[in-house]
Amino acid sequence: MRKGIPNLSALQAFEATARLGGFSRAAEELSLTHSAVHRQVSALEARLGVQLFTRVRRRVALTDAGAEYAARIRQHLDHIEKDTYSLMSRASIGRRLHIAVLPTLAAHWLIPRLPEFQKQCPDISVSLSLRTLPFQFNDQPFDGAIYHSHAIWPGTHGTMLFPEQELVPVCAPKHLIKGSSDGGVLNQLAHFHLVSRPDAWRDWYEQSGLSYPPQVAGGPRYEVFSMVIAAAQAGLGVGLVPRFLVQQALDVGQLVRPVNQPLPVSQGYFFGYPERTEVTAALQSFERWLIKSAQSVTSQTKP
Amino acid sequence: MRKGIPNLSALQAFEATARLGGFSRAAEELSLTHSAVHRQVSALEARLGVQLFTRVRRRVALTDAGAEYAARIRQHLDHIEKDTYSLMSRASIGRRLHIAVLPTLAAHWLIPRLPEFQKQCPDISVSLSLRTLPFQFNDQPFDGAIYHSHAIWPGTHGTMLFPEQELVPVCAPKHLIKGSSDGGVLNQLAHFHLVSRPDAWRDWYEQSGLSYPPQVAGGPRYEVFSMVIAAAQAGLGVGLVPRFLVQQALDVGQLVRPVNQPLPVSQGYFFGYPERTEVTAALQSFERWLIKSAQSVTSQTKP
DNA sequence: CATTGCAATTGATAAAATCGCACATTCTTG
DNA sequence: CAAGAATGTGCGATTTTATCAATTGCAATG
Repeated sequence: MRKGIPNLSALQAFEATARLGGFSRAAEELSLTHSAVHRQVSALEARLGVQLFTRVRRRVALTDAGAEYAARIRQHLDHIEKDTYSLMSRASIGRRLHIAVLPTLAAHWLIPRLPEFQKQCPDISVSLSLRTLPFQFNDQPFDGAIYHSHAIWPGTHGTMLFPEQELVPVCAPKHLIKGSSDGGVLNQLAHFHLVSRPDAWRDWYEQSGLSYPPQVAGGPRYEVFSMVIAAAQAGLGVGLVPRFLVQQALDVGQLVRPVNQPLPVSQGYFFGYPERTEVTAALQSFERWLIKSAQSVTSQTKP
Repeated sequence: MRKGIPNLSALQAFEATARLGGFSRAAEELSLTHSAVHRQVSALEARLGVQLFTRVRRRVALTDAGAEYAARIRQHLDHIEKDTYSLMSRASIGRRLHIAVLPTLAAHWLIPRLPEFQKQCPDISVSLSLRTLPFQFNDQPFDGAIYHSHAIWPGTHGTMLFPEQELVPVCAPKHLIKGSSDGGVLNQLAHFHLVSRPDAWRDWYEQSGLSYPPQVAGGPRYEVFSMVIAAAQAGLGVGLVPRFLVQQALDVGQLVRPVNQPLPVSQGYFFGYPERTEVTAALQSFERWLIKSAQSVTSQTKP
């Protein structure tokens, strides 16, 4: 299986050589002879079939590929070293979580709450990666993911955090004053689209029994709900966004719903992690906290 | 130096044994004899001084510590393997960045913009970790950090993204209507504090030439600006926050400044990375994009 | 209760890798 | 141009690692 991993001695020799810029200096650090280091690095290059150093005028200099490889390998070795020390010192180890999360959910919901989790579990450090689209856990180094779906991803364990419930049209209050009737307001406004849900407006018009105005499809397309919300608040048009994300802005009157009609959504937000993974204590703590935090959304209807 | 790392062969043997639940099966996968695997794992346990497996009834079962260690080591080995294959196949490798960032800056500024970077560099994946306080790059596995300071951190390369310029008191509009004069409004409101800047309000009062009311210090203390802003918008009191974070809310009238007096701040937001690091192409791209994005803040005064 | 099967352990031994030493080579530097 | 410093290389010594073979402990079976 894992025949792709080179020898540790070779990687250490390479990393030290890359960092210190020479076999001799690396040898000194590793308490070896330059001969040994040179052999390890040469063997590594031969094995990988990639030139890691350029030999010019009796000096070695990293190639581009070598520099990147050195940086990555250095990180991995650092991590292994750290985890190993943690293990030996009996401290519960790891305690690093890498979570994939939707951008706007991160900005509006997760990040403001995360300090609370940090206070509860100060020794667990959480990293976030933003993923708009579904992905395979196999390809990506995540411990878990918060995603939007109609069901739990296959091959993962997980739970639903809260349903999305509905999308509502929102715009700045100034439009409402100007507009005359309910339906009339919308036609005068630019419609914002989200690239990951291109059919939302069409579905809304269909579900409302209205005809779908052709110019709606030409509206601006944003990558994340954050931008849709910001654009709506700035008075640039109307967006169709999850109610729980803008409930507070609606309460305060900073956004208004030009039309009351919502678009019911059967999907929801889930937290999950791959089935094959050993479930670490850190992941368990995070999942528990997440579920508890999510309950406040469903019960209070605003985050 | 890095004497803490066990041999990769030993780690592979351990990982396979942990995953497959037996020396013999692991041996089969690794194309070795069960004897060899057993020796590697025993040597590893002896070296670490930690029991990784419980031997009961001539079977092996992971201990708790062993399970966590196996999970972490598995990830690291996977990464090494992946990076190694990427290198061999000449594909540009790694392209994973791990950035530490302040929570509110992440939520209000970075995350909404990050999709733009993803579009520009689709092969680079960015992870975020939230850090409220300064940290040492040595301790933490970050490629770079966005931090708040008055100067570049020692031992790092980096650039200032934009100055913070000033903190401004903000509250919900309703308080302004009710309040009589400028100074009077503040006294009736709860003052929100940020744990990372406990002296901000005191400095503001001093700088304004006003006496520091004792009850101010008793106001709620929040972990992140996001919560201060949310609390202010909800009409719970008055916060002292960076103007650029709330400029849009002020423009839209969702927040107001009960007193015009700002608190000038000489500090600013920086991006930096440790000096020792090889600067990967991915890190360079990210830094360039970050600086370019930051220019829009300084020029437009609103994010 | 003896037998059989499976898997962990252990000792002895062989193979392979790794290392250090000595030395050649090539470039830089004073 | 000579000294210094660094990269490469052959070879024997050493250390690590793997294999074979034998032993032990446990569970299932007849």
